[in-house]
Amino acid sequence: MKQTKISEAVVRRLPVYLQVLNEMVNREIQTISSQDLGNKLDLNPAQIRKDLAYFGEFGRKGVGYDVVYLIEKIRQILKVDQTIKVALVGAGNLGHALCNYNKYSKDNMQITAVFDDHPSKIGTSINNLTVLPMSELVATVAEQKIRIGIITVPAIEAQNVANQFVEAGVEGILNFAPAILRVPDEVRIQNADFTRELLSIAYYLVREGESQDESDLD
Amino acid sequence: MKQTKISEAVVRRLPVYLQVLNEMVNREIQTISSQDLGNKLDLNPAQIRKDLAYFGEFGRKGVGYDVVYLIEKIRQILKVDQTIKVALVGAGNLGHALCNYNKYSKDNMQITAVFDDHPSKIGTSINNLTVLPMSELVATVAEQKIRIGIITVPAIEAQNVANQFVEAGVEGILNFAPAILRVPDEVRIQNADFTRELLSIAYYLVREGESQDESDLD
DNA sequence: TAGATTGTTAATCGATTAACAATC
DNA sequence: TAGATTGTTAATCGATTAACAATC
Repeated sequence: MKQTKISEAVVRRLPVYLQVLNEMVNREIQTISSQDLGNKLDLNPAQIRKDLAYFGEFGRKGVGYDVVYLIEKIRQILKVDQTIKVALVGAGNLGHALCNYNKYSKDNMQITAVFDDHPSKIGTSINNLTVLPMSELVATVAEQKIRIGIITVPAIEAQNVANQFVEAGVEGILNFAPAILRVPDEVRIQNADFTRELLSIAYYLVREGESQDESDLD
Repeated sequence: MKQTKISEAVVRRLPVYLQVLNEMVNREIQTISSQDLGNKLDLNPAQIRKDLAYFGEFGRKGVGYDVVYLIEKIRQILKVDQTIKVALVGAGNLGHALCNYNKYSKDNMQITAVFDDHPSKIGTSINNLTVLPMSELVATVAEQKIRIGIITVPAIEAQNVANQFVEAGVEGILNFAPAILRVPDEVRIQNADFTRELLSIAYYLVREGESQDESDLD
């Protein structure tokens, strides 16, 4: 149990490794080196080796990493070797999209309950799940042992939903609303607000009338 | 034009500042200090001052930052003081969701064209936009001076769509598909794949049977 | 003036990369 | 054995934070 404190940067790379490795399996590639992985992802091979080495010795010197074995190990690290249940609040288009994505995903993360407080939504069905009113959130989370909450409601309602998730005892929240949410330190919050993403892409646009290649060497 | 190389970390914080500042405007707050901003966002005030100082002197000593003025400046930095046109490929639920979000957003980023190659989608209407076939992508991007592309198609089709966006000459791509895309260096690519986000949240879950508080002090 | 807060330099901290012995 | 590639230590690089003079 050498548990050095693992940085967030490392944790965010693990799912990316998993993605590439899953592609490898599909193409029936059995072994991959940090070099190959690095090429695919534009990452330094030493970084990849170091990332993995935080958690154990998964490779073989002179050979590389066994793809299937490494997938198994990364799944363990990310704790998705077990099924993780997820609740979603907000049965709009985005909520629908996530439920569908989820259906086809082979990770062990399952959206098992959907909530919405709009009368027009309650009782409708998404992907075999009946949309429940918010009043049932706390009980359902407890019953089903749901551990993560997803927020896909308008910004103005997001903090309120977050509060209810916290009350219900989820350990993490994935927030799609463009709002800054306050939750206790022990609850992990992650923002997936696409307006932020778009704005940061805009930064890299070239302003009209400016030359593209000013000392842009690296 | 002091153009030190600005790090990606800085760029990704700017939209967050903008979000808080917009909230301030709504609450008719006129001035904000780096201290206040830092409290709201759990960031070090020195970091915020430094981030802003890369781009100019926007504050007043002893006073703080004028909210409206700072918004204007950050918009300029992010190049959203002008309207930035965006194209979206993939008229599914996620595509719908993004178009709707967009409608209500007050940033100057506008989805002005939607594409999809499924016969059942072509010709339908999303948010006043008619869904066009992929064959019209290149011409439409040129005509409308579209600069950013959003990909909301299944993973397997994503690289193909990316290629077409690149051919059409977009400067940036926001990819929602769980796939690793290859594009030329001059095109900015940003991944917004929610499965990655979910997996990295899972890392922070507490494994059943493990105590939560093992040297978790900081 | 006294108090507050910026912009910026210097110090610290942490993450990435290079290098290489171990070994398959 | 020779070639390849890991795991890991040391070196480098870059980002965050502390501190403080300038000044509103």
